[in-house]
Amino acid sequence: MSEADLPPPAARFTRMSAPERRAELVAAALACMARGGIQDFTVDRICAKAGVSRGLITHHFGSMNGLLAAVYGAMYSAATEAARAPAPGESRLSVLLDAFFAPAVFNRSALTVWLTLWGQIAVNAELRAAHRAHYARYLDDVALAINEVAAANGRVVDPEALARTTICLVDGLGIQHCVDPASMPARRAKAACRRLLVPQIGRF
Amino acid sequence: MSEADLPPPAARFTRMSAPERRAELVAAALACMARGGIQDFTVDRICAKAGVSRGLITHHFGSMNGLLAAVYGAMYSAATEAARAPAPGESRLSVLLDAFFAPAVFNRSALTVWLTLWGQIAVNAELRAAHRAHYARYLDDVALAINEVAAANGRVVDPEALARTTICLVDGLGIQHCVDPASMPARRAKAACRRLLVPQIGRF
DNA sequence: GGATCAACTATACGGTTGTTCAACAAAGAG
DNA sequence: CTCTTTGTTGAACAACCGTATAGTTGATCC
Repeated sequence: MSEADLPPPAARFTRMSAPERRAELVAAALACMARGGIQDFTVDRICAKAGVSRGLITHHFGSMNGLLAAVYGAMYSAATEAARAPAPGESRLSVLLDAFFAPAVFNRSALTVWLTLWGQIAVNAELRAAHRAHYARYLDDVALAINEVAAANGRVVDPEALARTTICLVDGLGIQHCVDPASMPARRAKAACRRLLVPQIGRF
Repeated sequence: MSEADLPPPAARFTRMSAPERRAELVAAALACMARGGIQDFTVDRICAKAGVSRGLITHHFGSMNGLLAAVYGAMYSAATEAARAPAPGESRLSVLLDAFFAPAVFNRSALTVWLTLWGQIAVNAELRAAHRAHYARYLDDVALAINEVAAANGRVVDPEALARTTICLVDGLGIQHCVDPASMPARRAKAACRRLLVPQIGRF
């Protein structure tokens, strides 16, 4: 009976493995950032969202900068994992374009996070270095896919330069969708990319 | 003699007309933002940079949000004023492209400010409304210039759609230059724009 | 030369920031 | 069972945030 009279167990806190908790904190940080940009990327808001005490961010990430880097990594992973394996007869470039404008990637929340991260990259040397490393692999992937199509169509192009331009266009289309979604739906954005690429490398 | 013994006049402050002071505060805010993004867009830093007391921002702009709007307006003006009148026989589109990638516009400092402003636009409804209004006129200008070339070359295109895509590409190229200037110099950026446009509307 | 007005300073205010730290709780090892 | 480890709390900290406000300075007008 004495046990029954005790206040509800109400586990004062739930224990998690470090990787689980980190993932949860990153998710909470993403939610905050999607809603309010860098202004909502604060210890208080993120911990409240995650339902944990304020000390945990420092414990798991060392600092807010560490969490920011983790958030960037998570966004990058989500973007690259959106690309499935190409079906037989389907070009890898086509798959990439689908991935760029998939609903899970090309939506206002996610793009607000990207815009916020870019703003930080421009100002934070550490984050910028991490970005460049990721970007190099990203560029290679796109260049390879472009080269594949160009070769199949017997076109001669500079795959890297065209890949860089394509990525810039994708980024710019994302900004536009973020600021005014109706003016740049995913369908239109993808079509714009094709209109850039097809004259250079042929149909795909 | 008593006058000579006084501490140097050292005008405790210099007086300006309201528009002059506002311009100076906007310039200081731009400098801060270019260096440290939204984190350096603070009363303390801006007023220190401008060499005035902390009260002046509220006095002249009502709030930091007011100053932010003024900064946005200043950036927009600077961008549009970079376009000179077309020389005889020169297309307006060519002039626009020159303006987009002029050194005063296409440089890391200015683009850091833009990136920061976009991050705020994505999150600040007031600023977003102002941006859309500006953007509409901007879009019209580009569409008109595109249509001019297309008509001269006997091409049929959707000028507005192509203008929107072009602007997105310009923005994306700007991000890239901001994050890694060497990888996207103005020359290359301009060439990328032409590579998008020429297949659609012909040479200009 | 005194009144008026706007530009400006300087301080104070409550609230929020990121980080530190000692104490605590739960799980696993021996 | 005890000991160790580690995820977690919660409070404390100094620093900084934006805004409000009372008072000072300098130019302008009559």
